Amino acid sequence: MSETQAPRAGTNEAQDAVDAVDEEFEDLPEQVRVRRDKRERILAEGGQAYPVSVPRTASLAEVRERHAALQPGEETDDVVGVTGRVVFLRGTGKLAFATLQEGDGTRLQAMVSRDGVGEDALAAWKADVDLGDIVFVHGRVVSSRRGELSVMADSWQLASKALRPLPVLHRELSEETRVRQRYVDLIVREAARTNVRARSAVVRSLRRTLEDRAFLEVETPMLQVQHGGASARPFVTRSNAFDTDLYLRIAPELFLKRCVVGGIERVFEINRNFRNEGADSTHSPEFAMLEAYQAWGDYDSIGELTRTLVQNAAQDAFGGHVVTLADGSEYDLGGEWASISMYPSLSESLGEEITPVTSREHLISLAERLGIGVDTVRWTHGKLVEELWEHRIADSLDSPTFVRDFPVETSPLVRAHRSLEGVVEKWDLYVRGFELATGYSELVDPVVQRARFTEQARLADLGDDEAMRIDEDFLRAQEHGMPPCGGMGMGVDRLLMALTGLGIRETITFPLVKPR
RNA sequence: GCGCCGUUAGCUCAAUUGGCAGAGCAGCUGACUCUUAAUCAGCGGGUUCGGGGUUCGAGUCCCUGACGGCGCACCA
Repeated sequence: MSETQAPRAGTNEAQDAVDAVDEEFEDLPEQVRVRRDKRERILAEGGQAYPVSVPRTASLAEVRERHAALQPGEETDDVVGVTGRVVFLRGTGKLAFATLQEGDGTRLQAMVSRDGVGEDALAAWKADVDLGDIVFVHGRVVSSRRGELSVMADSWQLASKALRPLPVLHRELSEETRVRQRYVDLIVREAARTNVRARSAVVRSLRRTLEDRAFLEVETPMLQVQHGGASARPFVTRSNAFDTDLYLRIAPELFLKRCVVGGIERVFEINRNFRNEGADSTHSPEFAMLEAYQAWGDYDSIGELTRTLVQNAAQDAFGGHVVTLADGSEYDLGGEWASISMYPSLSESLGEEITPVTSREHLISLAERLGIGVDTVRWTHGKLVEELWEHRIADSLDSPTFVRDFPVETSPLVRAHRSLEGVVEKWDLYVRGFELATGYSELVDPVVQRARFTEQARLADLGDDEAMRIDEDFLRAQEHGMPPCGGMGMGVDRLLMALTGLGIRETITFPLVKPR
């Protein structure tokens, strides 16, 4: 309504609401208006635009399977009731064709003719059905003269009226529209559907591999009083009941280890982590992670497990250890994987010996010479070594490679190496140049663990907002005795990326996007 | 966070030096009983991302904000 009408006496609020809706209605695009009008008319005529059910007897895939050998022009006595979304419409007067599509992308043609359904039902088909509608078609399975497998309708009805037009099927949606309206992407793009199926197959495979090895799946807290288990900035939220701040977890590690203390010797979790950091083609604020812990194991045995998990996932979801990436290239995940050590590989790359006792000052001068933006106050020896290593070597790693034996300062939850001084038993698994997984021989000495936490707390006080805090309850758990243990963590989204060559926003069905 | 590029019809995209805002598909009306992105004839459809400015005149130039993409930085 206009502003001049607004203050009139005796205004009926309900009518105002309807007027407001009408005004909004006026603003709708023409195609949406036309479809809403059709819905109104169908309902007004006593028809149903959204029936509670339709007598469906077969999927489109089942019809295709059953009549794969039907010859052009051949007819059958198989009477079926099928459903599907209308993705193409073709009319020729008294005979109309529609291509129906079901969830996995399987398509089947429906033929609606005057002879088959009668004058009125044909007229209603032409008047009511738009591209994008979901329809029910009942009739015999036939092959058209051109050999297209079809259902020749003897009756039809709307299963669900679409009020918005389908995007064009012949051009790709823009990437933003794909991500923001994944439901539309799933309708129009085959790759969107296969990505969802591939992810499901990969996650199923991970669970199977672990269950075959007697691992127990558990779910540990996502809302935590104290965040820990990784170096990352957390999301903060608020509990009204407890009147306290809570953190969304950045890793499940410290709780899974509590499970190991309690005697669950093989334990894993597949679930979401949340990190309040940047988003790009390899990072999402929420991402799925697998973590697994195996008592009586170490970083070698857990590395073997990780390789098996990845190779089984490739086998189960893509049929082999050589996968085809989005750009068409092939990537081989089979066999044994390369293994390098951090200090020796960095030494070789720099042409001088770098060891755990190389001075901080010298590492800083090396890093500055290489143009790395160094934080001379906060960066420890370990941080400098890792930065140098990533700068010199990470990008050059294409085939799957375990990078072993990290500096102690950056790995507060890992035990010291059994024979090498100053390093810890940790590996990172690099695949196609990005970090896919990490594995440790877990630190189980509660006194050393307390010392490591204390050092982290010192860094936090210096302003490192990714440093861990002292987790007294976790230390208390460890003080009850934790068996020797290997542990690993792997990004599930990144595993999909490794297996498909897709960006992270394509492996996550509904990635976080800024609201409009 | 910084830099560069972008945002135009339902969708995907054009628009020369600042000079009548367009195409394909989709939509509407009509024709057509074997079509395959059906075809044929006709017709509509726009806050050019928002706000401000320069100009006789702005999709186009300037300022500003929002959102997106890419690169850099940080992180898995």
